[in-house]
Amino acid sequence: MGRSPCCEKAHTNKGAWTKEEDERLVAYIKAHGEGCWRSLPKAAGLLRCGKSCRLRWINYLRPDLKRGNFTEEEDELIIKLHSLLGNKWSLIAGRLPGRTDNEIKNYWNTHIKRKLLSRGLDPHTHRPLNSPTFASTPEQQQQQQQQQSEPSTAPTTAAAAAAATVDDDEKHRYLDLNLDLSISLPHYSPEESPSSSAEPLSTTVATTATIGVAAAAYTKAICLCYNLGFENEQCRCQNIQNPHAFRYIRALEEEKVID
DNA sequence: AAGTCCAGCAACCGCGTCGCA
DNA sequence: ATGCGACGCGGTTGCTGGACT
Repeated sequence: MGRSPCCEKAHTNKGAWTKEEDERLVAYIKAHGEGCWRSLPKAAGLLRCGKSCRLRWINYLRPDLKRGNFTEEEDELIIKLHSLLGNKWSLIAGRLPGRTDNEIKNYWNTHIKRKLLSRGLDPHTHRPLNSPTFASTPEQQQQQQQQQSEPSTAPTTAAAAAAATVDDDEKHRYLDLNLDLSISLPHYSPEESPSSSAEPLSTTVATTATIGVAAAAYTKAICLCYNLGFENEQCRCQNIQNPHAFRYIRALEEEKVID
């Protein structure tokens, strides 16, 4: 048993794309837009499976791709984001305009891993290779990785554990980042009861690793639509009264403020 | 010049998740 | 509530071209 194949493999091309195939795909998407990947190959006259078309478009043909070498700033941003998010390449790519998850993943595996090792840092944990808390067994490594990358549903406990593992250097290094992406119920510190907070109740989405860092300075939550630039269009997050509504904590755009 | 090695990157594969009937 | 199809993600594979012998 097993799932049915996404396409009829006997009649599909594999391997490198030809110029003609690229042109067909671009022309079709320009005319009809993205989506319906399963039916796209047939409609566009391509002997490819839908997944292959999607990958080709997203990773190579999209007009907004930056291409070219990564800058030093991008390097450092990727390292910071990876230390907070783990191997969530699509999330990392979301913070790097014009870069794809595949591109970043490859770049990480070929360049940045080596860069971190040359700095004496473990690429998985971002901690010094000779650190006493460095996980030496696969089980420990898995545990550490889970603590770093796993979205938490209980920030008060998981965040405390994660925060305890963040040393002072890291705290200072990543103060400018707040990418809290775990979904959880609202949490208030004893000094900050819901009634005293000016913020509407909202469920924040947060990386557990940053909670300890960001806890001192309460971060204003904004919606994902805002981050994507749709805040003035279909976004209704500003009107959400539901205490269980999901919102993303503002990240990176320090200079942008909405109220 | 020919053969081998290896880094880099594009593409594939399998699985998880989501939305819809 | 459930099953199924489609999509998206992350890990892996394999091709290509440059460096080296």
